[in-house]
Amino acid sequence: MITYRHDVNGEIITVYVPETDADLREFMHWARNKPELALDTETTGLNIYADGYRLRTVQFGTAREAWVIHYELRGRFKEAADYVLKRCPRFYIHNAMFDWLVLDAYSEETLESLAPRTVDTKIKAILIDPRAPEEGGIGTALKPLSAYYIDPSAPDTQGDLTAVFNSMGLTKENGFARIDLRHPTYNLYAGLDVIYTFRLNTCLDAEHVRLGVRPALLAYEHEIAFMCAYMQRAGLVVDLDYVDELRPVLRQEEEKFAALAAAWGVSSVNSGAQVAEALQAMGETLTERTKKGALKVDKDVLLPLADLDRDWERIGARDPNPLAEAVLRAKRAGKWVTSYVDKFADNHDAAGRIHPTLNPLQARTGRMSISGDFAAQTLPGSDWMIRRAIVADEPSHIIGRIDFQAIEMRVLAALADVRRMKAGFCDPNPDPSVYPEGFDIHMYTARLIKGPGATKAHRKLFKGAGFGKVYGGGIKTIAKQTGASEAEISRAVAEYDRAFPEIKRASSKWQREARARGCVTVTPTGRILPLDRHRMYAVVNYKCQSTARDVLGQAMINMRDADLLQFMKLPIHDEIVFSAPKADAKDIAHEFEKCMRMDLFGVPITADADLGGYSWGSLYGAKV
DNA sequence: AAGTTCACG
DNA sequence: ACGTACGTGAACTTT
Repeated sequence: MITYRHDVNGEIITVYVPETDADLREFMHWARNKPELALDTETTGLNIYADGYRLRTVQFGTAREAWVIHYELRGRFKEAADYVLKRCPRFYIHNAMFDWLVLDAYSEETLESLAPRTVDTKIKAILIDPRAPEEGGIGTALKPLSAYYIDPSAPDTQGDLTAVFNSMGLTKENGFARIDLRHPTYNLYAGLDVIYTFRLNTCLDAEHVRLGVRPALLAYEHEIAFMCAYMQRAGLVVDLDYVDELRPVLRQEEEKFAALAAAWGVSSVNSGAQVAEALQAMGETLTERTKKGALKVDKDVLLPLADLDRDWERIGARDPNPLAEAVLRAKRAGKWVTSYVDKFADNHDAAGRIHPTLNPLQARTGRMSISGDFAAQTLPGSDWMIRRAIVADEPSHIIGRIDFQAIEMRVLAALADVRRMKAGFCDPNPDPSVYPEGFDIHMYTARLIKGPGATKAHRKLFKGAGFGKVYGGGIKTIAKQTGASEAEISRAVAEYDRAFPEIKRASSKWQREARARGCVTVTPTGRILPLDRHRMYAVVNYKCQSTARDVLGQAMINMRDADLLQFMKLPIHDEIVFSAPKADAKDIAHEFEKCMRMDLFGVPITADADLGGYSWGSLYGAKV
């Protein structure tokens, strides 16, 4: 047996690395009646479903002892780890989703068996402070948390390992796969990680009690994490034939317009400086500047020069600048091919599925994000072309989605108790001659302020003003976003404030309460959200965005209870994308709707299903 | 690594 | 006293 000793906050801890059958028996004996263990894995990398991926070690630990089991050696090593994985009643894991999915794919354990026995220390930490160190928080990685709660001299096990890799001619990317399984630093740090995780759990519990973090919130987040892991494991099917057809089309488009741009001396359409210089040489005047003072040449600047509106339709206001249009088209085709099409082609697993990395508590407000192989939240929605590449689970399935209607406005009405907004949302029978497609809060607002003669233009104006309120925007920004004049917006905002005076009052009250608590606001689910001192006005947005996230979270819990998890593919802020057998899709969609409909402090939360065809693109206009 | 741009809710 | 658009992920160029 190899053993390492290390100082953790003045105490000597031991890391055991079994080598023989006798060592492994000792390990199993040690683990035998332990009611709880910290758990971690070391693997070849982060792309769990990539070809040749390996689970290298599984570590178990308490406050003073850790065991590093060389799972990669298989045989008795694997058996010993599997034995303890199966028997231990409770595991503490930092960022459990990753280890769940690794163990699900490469050990005898399953996600379904591990999740109910897991306490995730990262979730606990996020419920105390979700911020990264750069944002003024403690951070949510094991290293900053260990340094803060346990031992200021805790080693940066990830960072130090990178240095070890570099000294051996390896890199951060290939080091975890190639380092010798017996390397001392690798094993010591593998052991330290579980010891820190075990100790961290105790510290975080005390902090939860001190701050009053509700155990129900913690349990709920573990449920959500399980559901996200389930969706990540399932992945989505890529239509690889379509991808192969689409790539050359987009590449040709990119090259065609890049060549046009080159005629004006722009060798790279992604170089803002080159584009700005060439446009000025053509006689265009550029006025907008970036934060650092460079001339701005983004889409908002280029579209008007190309005489195109935001939907890329001809305006007819001027002679289109051909360079502006070429740059726009080349950049769009280039982005679509590299950010989407190539990623679909490169990142699918052996079964042709692509696995999004779901981050259930990513944003400061608790919102989820999707990153990695398939950043599914940010696929272009203006065109079906990209989404057409993602298809239903089976040929007999269809893709559908259920989305909340105006969720953030409803949450605002509920939390700020906006009387007339609530009255609108609560109206059981909105006049179909006014609202042919169901109640619409922005039209309702326009009619409230302008009377029954309110037009679509009024609706657009007050929609802008409404979002301005939720986001905390000023007159200037709202004007720029909506395209209306500042005078027009300033009048609209004043009218809006008169119609819904509770919003301003709530903002002041929430800011006052947040200051009294040390610049944090607490949401109805008990989430503690830190605010930036110089942006306290953002409290309205934080509370609404965060509560909307938890409305989706509650809906997700309802879905699991209704046995709908098997159909769920993606959570996208205010919608759930699903794949279901075509024959039952209508009924299933109806069940989803029921799960999403609820009451929030007297405001009805409503949801509508949209049934598509075989591809996700069908919901955006694709024929298939 | 920072800055800019573009994709989404 | 006044006013501040919110939250993400990813690619590419420049430094």
